Amino acid sequence: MSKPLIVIAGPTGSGKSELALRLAQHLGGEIVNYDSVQIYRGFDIGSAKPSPEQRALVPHHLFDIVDADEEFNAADYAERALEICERIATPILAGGTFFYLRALLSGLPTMPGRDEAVRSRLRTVSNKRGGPERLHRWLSKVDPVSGGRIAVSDRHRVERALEVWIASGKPISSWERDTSHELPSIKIALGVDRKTLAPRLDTRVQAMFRGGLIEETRALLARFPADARPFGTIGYKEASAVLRGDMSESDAIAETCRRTRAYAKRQMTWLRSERNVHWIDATDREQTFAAALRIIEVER
RNA sequence: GCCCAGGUAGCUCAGUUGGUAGAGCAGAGGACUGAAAAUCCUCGUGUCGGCGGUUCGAUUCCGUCCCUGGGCA
Repeated sequence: MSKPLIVIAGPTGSGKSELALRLAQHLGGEIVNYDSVQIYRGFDIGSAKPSPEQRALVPHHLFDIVDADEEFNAADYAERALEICERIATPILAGGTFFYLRALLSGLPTMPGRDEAVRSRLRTVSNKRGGPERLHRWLSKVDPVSGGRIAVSDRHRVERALEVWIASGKPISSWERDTSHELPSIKIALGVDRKTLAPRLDTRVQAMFRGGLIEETRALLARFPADARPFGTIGYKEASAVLRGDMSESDAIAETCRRTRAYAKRQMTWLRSERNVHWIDATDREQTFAAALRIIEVER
């Protein structure tokens, strides 16, 4: 790919979507989503998905591409995003799932993918008493490197590492991504002080609940199994609890605010270690736009 | 005014048969190889409401005062 991908990053609620839209309009670009929840059809309010009006302004890709009960992961994302980015003239990546972004830019190792049969067997062991310890001991034996890296309680990673071992007979730690040809990109990150971001996030969460998040969740639960993945995400998990009668609405709002702030924090941690990131201040939208434009003009 | 129940970390609370105390949440930092808005790791000294008393030693027992709930008047 010759042209650089324009990447808009930053914590949730920092104004990424708006900036990406303005840049797309100004540069004749197209938006490519890298948010793992906006991928899902119908999960609109809780994922702060761009509105139909906004989406009519410039082409938007990788929104509403799967249903809640379909399997979709970082590898699927990378494959589809790569195809789109190669095809269109000026891709502008907007989202917050930096793991997906990395999968696209750097690729994933060519190791075995997800295998539901293996996963369910591992899950059976994991759910037993002392199961997580047994799995971790097994992992440490076949793959000491991963055993040392992955915590016993980190069940997703323990299961994934064993899955790769079972499928290939090779430790997951022996597979390496080919870092020699990372896709060229201009990474722009919106910096916001967490003290000013937190109240803004709270306001947004309240607006989501007032705007019908619970009703949206009710409609989705009527169509898909309650254990489908996106029902575990921030806001939808709490809305589901309200619908089950397990949580009051005010507790749900408080819990969603809490988890949103924690999410923003995790995103910042990730971004700090990301290389070649141009940080711009996100307090004033005009200045932010101008700064982003300047960086793009200099870089490409 | 009287009677109960409380006053312990920023918040909610646990606890100490008397040897100056610990969880969850919040907060801070970090990790991230097909669940990633997921999953996980690290970080806890605070006049234990004030003042007296008993004691070698009181946050713990006693007295008293203050504050907050609830009840009775």
